[in-house]
Amino acid sequence: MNHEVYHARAAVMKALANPARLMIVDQLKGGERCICELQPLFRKDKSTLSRHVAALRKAGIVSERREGVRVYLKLVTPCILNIFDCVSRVLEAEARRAVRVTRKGKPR
Amino acid sequence: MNHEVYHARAAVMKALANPARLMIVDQLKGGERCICELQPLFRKDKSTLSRHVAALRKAGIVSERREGVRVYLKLVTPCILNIFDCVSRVLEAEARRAVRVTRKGKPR
DNA sequence: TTATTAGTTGCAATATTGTGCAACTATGCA
DNA sequence: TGCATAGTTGCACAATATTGCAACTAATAA
Repeated sequence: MNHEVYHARAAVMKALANPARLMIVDQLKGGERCICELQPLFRKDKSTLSRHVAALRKAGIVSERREGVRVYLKLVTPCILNIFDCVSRVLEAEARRAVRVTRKGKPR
Repeated sequence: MNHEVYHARAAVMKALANPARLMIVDQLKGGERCICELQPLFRKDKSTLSRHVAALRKAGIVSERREGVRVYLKLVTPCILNIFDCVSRVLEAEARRAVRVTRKGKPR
Protein backbone atom coordinates (compact mmCIF):
# COMPACT_ATOMS: atom_id res chain seq x y z
CA MET A 1 0.00 0.00 0.00
CA ASN A 2 1.58 3.23 -1.08
CA HIS A 3 1.64 6.69 0.35
CA GLU A 4 -0.85 8.27 -2.08
CA VAL A 5 -3.52 5.76 -1.14
CA TYR A 6 -3.18 6.69 2.52
CA HIS A 7 -3.29 10.33 1.55
CA ALA A 8 -6.45 9.91 -0.53
CA ARG A 9 -8.17 7.95 2.21
CA ALA A 10 -7.13 10.50 4.80
CA ALA A 11 -8.75 13.24 2.70
CA VAL A 12 -12.09 11.42 2.87
CA MET A 13 -11.70 10.72 6.58
CA LYS A 14 -10.82 14.36 7.23
CA ALA A 15 -14.05 15.45 5.60
CA LEU A 16 -15.88 13.27 8.13
CA ALA A 17 -13.75 14.27 11.10
CA ASN A 18 -15.83 17.20 12.31
CA PRO A 19 -18.98 17.34 14.46
CA ALA A 20 -20.80 19.79 12.18
CA ARG A 21 -20.12 17.69 9.09
CA LEU A 22 -21.17 14.52 10.89
CA MET A 23 -24.43 16.24 11.76
CA ILE A 24 -24.98 17.09 8.09
CA VAL A 25 -24.26 13.50 7.03
CA ASP A 26 -26.59 12.23 9.72
CA GLN A 27 -29.38 14.50 8.50
CA LEU A 28 -28.96 13.06 5.02
CA LYS A 29 -29.54 9.49 6.16
CA GLY A 30 -33.24 9.75 5.27
CA GLY A 31 -32.53 11.18 1.81
CA GLU A 32 -32.22 14.64 0.32
CA ARG A 33 -32.23 17.75 2.47
CA CYS A 34 -32.03 21.41 1.56
CA ILE A 35 -29.12 23.35 3.08
CA CYS A 36 -31.72 25.78 4.41
CA GLU A 37 -33.26 22.92 6.42
CA LEU A 38 -29.91 22.25 8.08
CA GLN A 39 -29.36 25.87 8.99
CA PRO A 40 -31.71 25.94 12.02
CA LEU A 41 -30.00 22.84 13.48
CA PHE A 42 -26.70 24.60 13.28
CA ARG A 43 -25.66 27.25 15.77
CA LYS A 44 -23.08 28.96 13.58
CA ASP A 45 -23.03 31.46 10.74
CA LYS A 46 -24.47 30.41 7.39
CA SER A 47 -21.09 30.99 5.79
CA THR A 48 -19.62 28.39 8.11
CA LEU A 49 -22.31 25.88 7.18
CA SER A 50 -21.70 26.64 3.52
CA ARG A 51 -18.02 25.85 3.94
CA HIS A 52 -18.74 22.58 5.74
CA VAL A 53 -21.02 21.56 2.89
CA ALA A 54 -18.29 22.53 0.42
CA ALA A 55 -15.83 20.29 2.27
CA LEU A 56 -18.18 17.30 1.99
CA ARG A 57 -18.78 18.01 -1.69
CA LYS A 58 -15.06 18.35 -2.39
CA ALA A 59 -14.42 14.99 -0.72
CA GLY A 60 -17.08 13.36 -2.90
CA ILE A 61 -19.33 12.56 0.04
CA VAL A 62 -22.35 14.64 -0.95
CA SER A 63 -23.77 15.82 -4.25
CA GLU A 64 -25.97 18.82 -4.91
CA ARG A 65 -29.04 19.57 -6.94
CA ARG A 66 -30.37 23.07 -7.29
CA GLU A 67 -34.09 23.64 -7.24
CA GLY A 68 -34.93 27.29 -7.65
CA VAL A 69 -33.26 29.19 -4.91
CA ARG A 70 -32.55 26.09 -2.82
CA VAL A 71 -29.73 23.58 -2.95
CA TYR A 72 -30.56 19.99 -2.06
CA LEU A 73 -27.88 17.63 -0.78
CA LYS A 74 -27.70 13.88 -0.77
CA LEU A 75 -25.13 11.23 0.10
CA VAL A 76 -23.26 10.00 -2.96
CA THR A 77 -22.26 6.83 -1.16
CA PRO A 78 -24.66 5.89 1.60
CA CYS A 79 -22.29 3.25 2.97
CA ILE A 80 -20.86 6.20 4.89
CA LEU A 81 -23.65 5.58 7.39
CA ASN A 82 -22.29 2.10 8.16
CA ILE A 83 -19.01 3.62 9.28
CA PHE A 84 -20.73 4.92 12.38
CA ASP A 85 -21.56 1.41 13.57
CA CYS A 86 -17.86 0.74 13.92
CA VAL A 87 -17.16 4.17 15.38
CA SER A 88 -19.80 3.46 18.01
CA ARG A 89 -18.10 0.18 18.80
CA VAL A 90 -14.82 2.03 19.36
CA LEU A 91 -16.59 4.45 21.70
CA GLU A 92 -18.26 1.59 23.61
CA ALA A 93 -14.93 -0.20 24.01
CA GLU A 94 -13.46 3.02 25.32
CA ALA A 95 -16.32 3.46 27.78
CA ARG A 96 -15.86 -0.10 29.09
CA ARG A 97 -12.14 0.48 29.47
CA ALA A 98 -12.83 3.68 31.42
CA VAL A 99 -15.09 1.78 33.83
CA ARG A 100 -12.49 -0.97 34.31
CA VAL A 101 -9.75 1.51 35.02
CA THR A 102 -11.90 3.39 37.51
CA ARG A 103 -12.84 0.22 39.38
CA LYS A 104 -9.33 -1.22 39.54
CA GLY A 105 -7.70 1.98 40.80
CA LYS A 106 -4.59 3.22 39.01
CA PRO A 107 -5.01 3.88 35.29
CA ARG A 108 -2.29 1.55 34.04
CA MET B 1 -28.91 12.78 17.88
CA ASN B 2 -27.24 15.32 20.10
CA HIS B 3 -24.15 17.39 19.80
CA GLU B 4 -21.93 15.34 22.14
CA VAL B 5 -22.47 12.22 20.06
CA TYR B 6 -21.25 14.03 16.95
CA HIS B 7 -18.31 15.34 18.93
CA ALA B 8 -17.35 11.91 20.23
CA ARG B 9 -17.63 10.37 16.78
CA ALA B 10 -15.61 13.18 15.27
CA ALA B 11 -12.82 12.50 17.77
CA VAL B 12 -12.56 8.90 16.52
CA MET B 13 -12.72 10.00 12.89
CA LYS B 14 -10.05 12.63 13.52
CA ALA B 15 -7.71 9.97 14.82
CA LEU B 16 -8.12 8.18 11.48
CA ALA B 17 -7.90 11.32 9.37
CA ASN B 18 -4.17 11.29 8.76
CA PRO B 19 -2.04 9.35 6.25
CA ALA B 20 0.56 8.29 8.79
CA ARG B 21 -2.04 6.96 11.18
CA LEU B 22 -3.85 5.15 8.37
CA MET B 23 -0.55 3.49 7.52
CA ILE B 24 -0.19 2.34 11.12
CA VAL B 25 -3.74 0.97 11.17
CA ASP B 26 -3.12 -0.77 7.86
CA GLN B 27 0.04 -2.42 9.21
CA LEU B 28 -1.98 -3.79 12.11
CA LYS B 29 -4.45 -5.58 9.89
CA GLY B 30 -2.45 -8.80 10.17
CA GLY B 31 -2.23 -8.58 13.97
CA GLU B 32 0.25 -7.18 16.47
CA ARG B 33 3.22 -5.10 15.36
CA CYS B 34 6.02 -3.52 17.33
CA ILE B 35 6.36 0.26 17.00
CA CYS B 36 9.97 -0.38 16.03
CA GLU B 37 8.74 -2.39 13.03
CA LEU B 38 6.70 0.59 11.84
CA GLN B 39 9.61 2.99 12.17
CA PRO B 40 11.41 1.95 8.96
CA LEU B 41 8.19 2.38 6.93
CA PHE B 42 7.90 5.91 8.20
CA ARG B 43 9.97 8.76 6.83
CA LYS B 44 9.68 11.03 9.84
CA ASP B 45 11.23 11.39 13.26
CA LYS B 46 10.55 8.71 15.85
CA SER B 47 8.98 11.33 18.10
CA THR B 48 6.45 12.03 15.38
CA LEU B 49 5.61 8.35 15.06
CA SER B 50 5.30 8.13 18.82
CA ARG B 51 2.78 10.96 18.80
CA HIS B 52 0.73 9.37 16.03
CA VAL B 53 0.59 6.16 18.02
CA ALA B 54 -0.45 8.14 21.09
CA ALA B 55 -3.29 9.72 19.11
CA LEU B 56 -4.59 6.29 18.07
CA ARG B 57 -4.32 5.03 21.63
CA LYS B 58 -6.11 8.07 23.02
CA ALA B 59 -8.96 7.56 20.56
CA GLY B 60 -9.29 3.93 21.70
CA ILE B 61 -8.30 2.55 18.30
CA VAL B 62 -5.14 0.70 19.32
CA SER B 63 -3.97 -0.93 22.53
CA GLU B 64 -0.43 -1.57 23.67
CA ARG B 65 1.45 -4.41 25.28
CA ARG B 66 5.00 -4.00 26.44
CA GLU B 67 7.43 -6.85 25.93
CA GLY B 68 10.82 -5.98 27.30
CA VAL B 69 12.00 -2.88 25.58
CA ARG B 70 9.43 -3.10 22.81
CA VAL B 71 5.84 -1.93 22.63
CA TYR B 72 3.42 -4.03 20.58
CA LEU B 73 0.29 -2.50 19.13
CA LYS B 74 -2.96 -4.06 18.03
CA LEU B 75 -6.35 -2.89 16.86
CA VAL B 76 -8.87 -2.83 19.69
CA THR B 77 -11.76 -2.91 17.23
CA PRO B 78 -10.80 -4.54 13.94
CA CYS B 79 -14.03 -3.36 12.27
CA ILE B 80 -11.97 -0.23 11.59
CA LEU B 81 -10.61 -2.11 8.60
CA ASN B 82 -14.10 -2.35 7.06
CA ILE B 83 -14.36 1.42 7.02
CA PHE B 84 -11.85 1.51 4.20
CA ASP B 85 -14.14 -0.46 1.91
CA CYS B 86 -16.58 2.42 2.00
CA VAL B 87 -13.83 5.03 1.77
CA SER B 88 -12.59 3.27 -1.36
CA ARG B 89 -16.07 3.41 -2.79
CA VAL B 90 -16.16 7.17 -2.22
CA LEU B 91 -12.82 7.50 -3.99
CA GLU B 92 -14.00 5.36 -6.91
CA ALA B 93 -17.19 7.41 -7.28
CA GLU B 94 -15.04 10.53 -7.30
CA ALA B 95 -12.76 9.06 -9.95
CA ARG B 96 -15.74 8.17 -12.16
CA ARG B 97 -17.15 11.65 -11.74
CA ALA B 98 -13.79 13.14 -12.76
CA VAL B 99 -13.78 11.04 -15.93
CA ARG B 100 -17.36 12.05 -16.77
CA VAL B 101 -16.60 15.73 -16.27
CA THR B 102 -13.49 15.50 -18.44
CA ARG B 103 -15.32 13.78 -21.26
CA LYS B 104 -18.36 16.03 -21.28
CA GLY B 105 -16.41 19.25 -21.25
CA LYS B 106 -17.52 21.93 -18.79
CA PRO B 107 -17.82 20.68 -15.21
CA ARG B 108 -21.29 22.26 -15.32
C1' DT C 1 27.70 0.66 36.75
C1' DT C 2 27.63 1.89 31.86
C1' DA C 3 25.83 1.27 27.33
C1' DT C 4 22.19 0.17 24.08
C1' DT C 5 17.70 -0.03 22.15
C1' DA C 6 12.93 1.55 22.23
C1' DG C 7 9.95 4.92 23.07
C1' DT C 8 8.11 9.56 25.24
C1' DT C 9 7.88 14.47 26.28
C1' DG C 10 8.91 19.80 26.34
C1' DC C 11 9.47 23.26 23.32
C1' DA C 12 9.18 26.14 19.32
C1' DA C 13 8.04 26.73 14.56
C1' DT C 14 4.93 25.99 10.84
C1' DA C 15 0.74 24.40 8.56
C1' DT C 16 -3.99 23.50 8.46
C1' DT C 17 -8.81 24.25 10.12
C1' DG C 18 -12.72 26.64 11.80
C1' DT C 19 -15.01 30.83 12.31
C1' DG C 20 -17.70 35.41 11.69
C1' DC C 21 -18.44 39.54 9.23
C1' DA C 22 -19.31 41.86 5.17
C1' DA C 23 -19.95 41.76 0.52
C1' DC C 24 -20.95 39.15 -3.08
C1' DT C 25 -23.87 35.91 -6.78
C1' DA C 26 -28.14 33.35 -8.12
C1' DT C 27 -32.95 32.63 -8.41
C1' DG C 28 -37.65 33.93 -8.17
C1' DC C 29 -41.37 37.11 -7.25
C1' DA C 30 -43.95 41.74 -7.05
C1' DT D 1 -36.80 47.24 -11.95
C1' DG D 2 -36.38 46.40 -6.85
C1' DC D 3 -36.63 43.13 -3.14
C1' DA D 4 -36.35 38.80 -0.62
C1' DT D 5 -34.39 34.29 0.15
C1' DA D 6 -30.56 31.00 -0.31
C1' DG D 7 -26.05 30.31 -0.64
C1' DT D 8 -20.86 31.54 -1.58
C1' DT D 9 -16.47 33.94 -1.14
C1' DG D 10 -12.60 37.32 0.56
C1' DC D 11 -10.54 38.48 4.51
C1' DA D 12 -8.65 38.34 9.06
C1' DC D 13 -8.11 36.02 13.26
C1' DA D 14 -8.22 32.17 16.57
C1' DA D 15 -7.71 27.40 17.53
C1' DT D 16 -5.59 22.83 16.44
C1' DA D 17 -2.45 19.72 14.34
C1' DT D 18 2.05 18.32 12.64
C1' DT D 19 6.76 18.28 12.91
C1' DG D 20 11.90 17.98 14.43
C1' DC D 21 15.29 18.52 17.83
C1' DA D 22 17.05 17.62 22.17
C1' DA D 23 16.54 15.69 26.42
C1' DC D 24 14.28 12.58 28.86
C1' DT D 25 12.43 7.51 30.88
C1' DA D 26 12.16 2.18 30.65
C1' DA D 27 14.01 -2.26 30.07
C1' DT D 28 17.78 -5.10 29.32
C1' DA D 29 22.48 -6.68 28.63
C1' DA D 30 27.61 -6.27 29.21
